[in-house]
Amino acid sequence: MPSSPHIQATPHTRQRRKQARPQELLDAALHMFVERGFASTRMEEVAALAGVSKGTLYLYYPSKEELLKAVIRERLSNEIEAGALEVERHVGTHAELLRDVLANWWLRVYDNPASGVFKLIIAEVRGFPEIAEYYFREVVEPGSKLIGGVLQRGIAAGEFRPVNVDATVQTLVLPMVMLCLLKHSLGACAPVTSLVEPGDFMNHHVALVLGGLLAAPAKVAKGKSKP
Amino acid sequence: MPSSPHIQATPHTRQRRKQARPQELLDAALHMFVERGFASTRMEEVAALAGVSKGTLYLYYPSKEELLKAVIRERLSNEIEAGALEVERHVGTHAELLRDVLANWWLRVYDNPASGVFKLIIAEVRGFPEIAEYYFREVVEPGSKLIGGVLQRGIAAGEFRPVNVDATVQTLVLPMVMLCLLKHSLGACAPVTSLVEPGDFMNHHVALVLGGLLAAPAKVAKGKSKP
Amino acid sequence: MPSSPHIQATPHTRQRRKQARPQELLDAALHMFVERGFASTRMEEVAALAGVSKGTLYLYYPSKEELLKAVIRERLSNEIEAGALEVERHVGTHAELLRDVLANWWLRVYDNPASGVFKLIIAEVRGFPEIAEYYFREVVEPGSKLIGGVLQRGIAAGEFRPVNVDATVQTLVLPMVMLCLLKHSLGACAPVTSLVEPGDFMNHHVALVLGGLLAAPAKVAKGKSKP
Amino acid sequence: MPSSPHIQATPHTRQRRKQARPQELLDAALHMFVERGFASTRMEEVAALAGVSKGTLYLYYPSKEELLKAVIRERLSNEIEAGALEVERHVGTHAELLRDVLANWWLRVYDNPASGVFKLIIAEVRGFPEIAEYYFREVVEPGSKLIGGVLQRGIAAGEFRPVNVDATVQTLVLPMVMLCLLKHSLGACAPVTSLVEPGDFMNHHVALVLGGLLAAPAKVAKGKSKP
DNA sequence: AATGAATGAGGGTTCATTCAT
DNA sequence: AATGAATGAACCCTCATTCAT
Repeated sequence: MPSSPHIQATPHTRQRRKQARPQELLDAALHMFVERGFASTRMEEVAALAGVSKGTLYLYYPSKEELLKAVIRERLSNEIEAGALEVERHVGTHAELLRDVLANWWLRVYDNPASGVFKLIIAEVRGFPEIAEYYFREVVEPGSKLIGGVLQRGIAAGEFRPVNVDATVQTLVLPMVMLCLLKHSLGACAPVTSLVEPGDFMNHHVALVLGGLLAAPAKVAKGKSKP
Repeated sequence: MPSSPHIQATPHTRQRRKQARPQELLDAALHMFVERGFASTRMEEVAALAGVSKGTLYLYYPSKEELLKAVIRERLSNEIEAGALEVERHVGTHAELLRDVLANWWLRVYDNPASGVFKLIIAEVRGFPEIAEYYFREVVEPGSKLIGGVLQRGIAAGEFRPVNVDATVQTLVLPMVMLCLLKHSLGACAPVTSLVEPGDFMNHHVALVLGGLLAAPAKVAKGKSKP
Repeated sequence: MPSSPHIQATPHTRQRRKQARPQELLDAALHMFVERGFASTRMEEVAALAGVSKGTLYLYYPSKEELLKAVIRERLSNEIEAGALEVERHVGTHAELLRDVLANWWLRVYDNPASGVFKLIIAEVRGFPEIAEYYFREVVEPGSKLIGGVLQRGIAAGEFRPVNVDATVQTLVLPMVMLCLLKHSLGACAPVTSLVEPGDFMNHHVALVLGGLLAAPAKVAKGKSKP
Repeated sequence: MPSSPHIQATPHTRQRRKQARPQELLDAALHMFVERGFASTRMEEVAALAGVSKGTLYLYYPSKEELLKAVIRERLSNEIEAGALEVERHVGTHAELLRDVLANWWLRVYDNPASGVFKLIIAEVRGFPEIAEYYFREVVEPGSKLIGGVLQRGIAAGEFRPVNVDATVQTLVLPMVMLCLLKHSLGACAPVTSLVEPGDFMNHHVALVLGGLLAAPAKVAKGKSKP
């Protein structure tokens, strides 16, 4: 940020570009890596998509590997930040909270280039164990704790049945991640007509699992009580 | 074929190898492609793992691409065959049938190189749309119909609630596929300690979803009076 | 271009090379292809002879085949251009014209890398039918028309006997082409001592054929009474 | 030749093949080498064309190079033998002798696989200087002497003008060799329509050169004597 | 800072040659 | 003698990376 008091909201083209470059390069790299895979993407393709020359790419990232790591880190750290804010500001039942947390994550991620990061990680992580470690520590564990915490408190409150928390987290979350993967693999090739529309699926999925999760009384509300 | 009772099960070295080669090569290729990715695997590595020279590989598969396709086709067609036999031979409630079908699939696939095929498909399919089409037509659709059929009949029998069948199939199946992916990506890097053990997860997962799936009466036994 | 009188004929190193490269590469390729044959020449050898690395070659020509085609096209189109200018600017008898056209062609071609193109074409054309077609359309036919035209006009003027024009063209031209071939094959191996020196041969060859070509009167001077 | 008195004109199949093999292999090799070039021909193609397996080829010729040399030597030695018989048995004028020698050579060679050997030599000889030396010593020199001798004697007899013998040999012979080359290169690709038919050409070619060669009186016979 | 020409190590593929059967 | 499976050296081509401009 320039020290001058005149906040230069949109600096002149050259300046603006220079500032925006890193992000544009990361965006281009994410797009190409997800579409063609890391090894099959040429640095020149990334550069071309970002509208710069091959050499320029190397001014910002010293190697292809570092570019990959930067791409993943940048997207994930954004996610982490956004996810952390979610839980506190909610009121209502734990079921509502769960629904909201998952739905918001979905809204934020699925129709967003960020969804591609999952494919990147699944596909490339074995070549970069440091990314595995980072991803696990910064995303999987905090995320599990977030969802798991809601479940735990719901159980304690008698709202949920006393399920295995970790397993339930996976039942809830893995299909969502899987849909992100499908979007960027099969979904990009075949007209995956027979699959449910992702938005619809989410609603049904959470409702279905909540059906198995809620303590019995919840069902009574639906007027299905017998005799 | 010799009519003598001494079945010459193992013809002499050269012959025996010739027969066994294709499978050995496919196994080696699957292993390497899953571990390192298609593009990053060198043909020489595949050959070395199979214990032959680079040239020999080309006696059996005319290119790296054809090797990939052969790997995927062979594993999938095996799966398809095995899967098709599953449903008929079961008796019991639809819930039991569902549990059995999923559990058997799991036993057959998870602790087996076949589980790697999912990673291959997710990671590489965009470069080979024909594989996408094949996978969709021969695996996704038949598989969905198999599980979906059980659900449908369970609903018709009043055993299951009238859920969205396709969405429920995904809630049931996607986490299983996702665990296969994780096994061959994150799971192969970090000691994924905080994740539930896959066998345990399966039991809990199916039970949980069945909980949301079964018509109310089943739950009545657990019925608690509402405060 | 600078208006200063100091014409910067040779821009600085990088630039200058960039401009000169294609020709240098074509020269090197012609040399190697003629010396070792197309299939036996390694791209690296061409590059080395041109003083660049293997990769650089591919910046200018996308494949070995395209390099071959470019080599042939470049040399031939130069020849064609030069040949077209030949006929108009001559005066004198048709015999003199014929002698001059052939002698000039010979001077231009024989002691020149261009002579190697004939060997390239004879040796490689079956693998590249498009080159055959190009060579025929752009070189053989126009060349035949050029020489044939002179003959035709000489015949019409009563200077030449009424010979078969096409056949005579071949009697005149084929030995010249053949000498080019020999220079780059046998001539490059054995000290072809017993062959006539090519310059001498040309003079004698044209004189000899003209001897058979000219209408009788020219010979009368030598006329000897029949016994 | 078997010492047994029963001349076994056509030994039984197996035997016959075994005896005929070397020639069949050489024929196949010549065909392929001429059509595709030495370097681009695969040993397996030669074997296939001869109807044997790759391994068998190596039972007869220890390497590809030796096969090439055998191909060339065999064809050339046949030619040499045939050519040597030509001159003695002729009577008539030297012009007639010349015409006959060239015409017979032409009949024996042009419509015969042997014509391909010239292409082989032009194309490949630089890689095999020994072949050059052999070809020069056994073919070029004897052949030149043969034709040159006829010319010399014709000159001595006053039938021919006192031309440069070596140069005239080339004017006579090179177009013939060149037509053999064209047959196997351009002629095999493009429909070489504008070229004279080779048989016609030969007649005209020899007549034309003889026209320049014969001492004047010969022309008188054609009734062109000027008053 | 930006460019893109140049490099050269690397990998897919071919094929002459070998050798067990 | 004949086969054809196996080998591995060789070669075309690609592309991450460097560096002069």
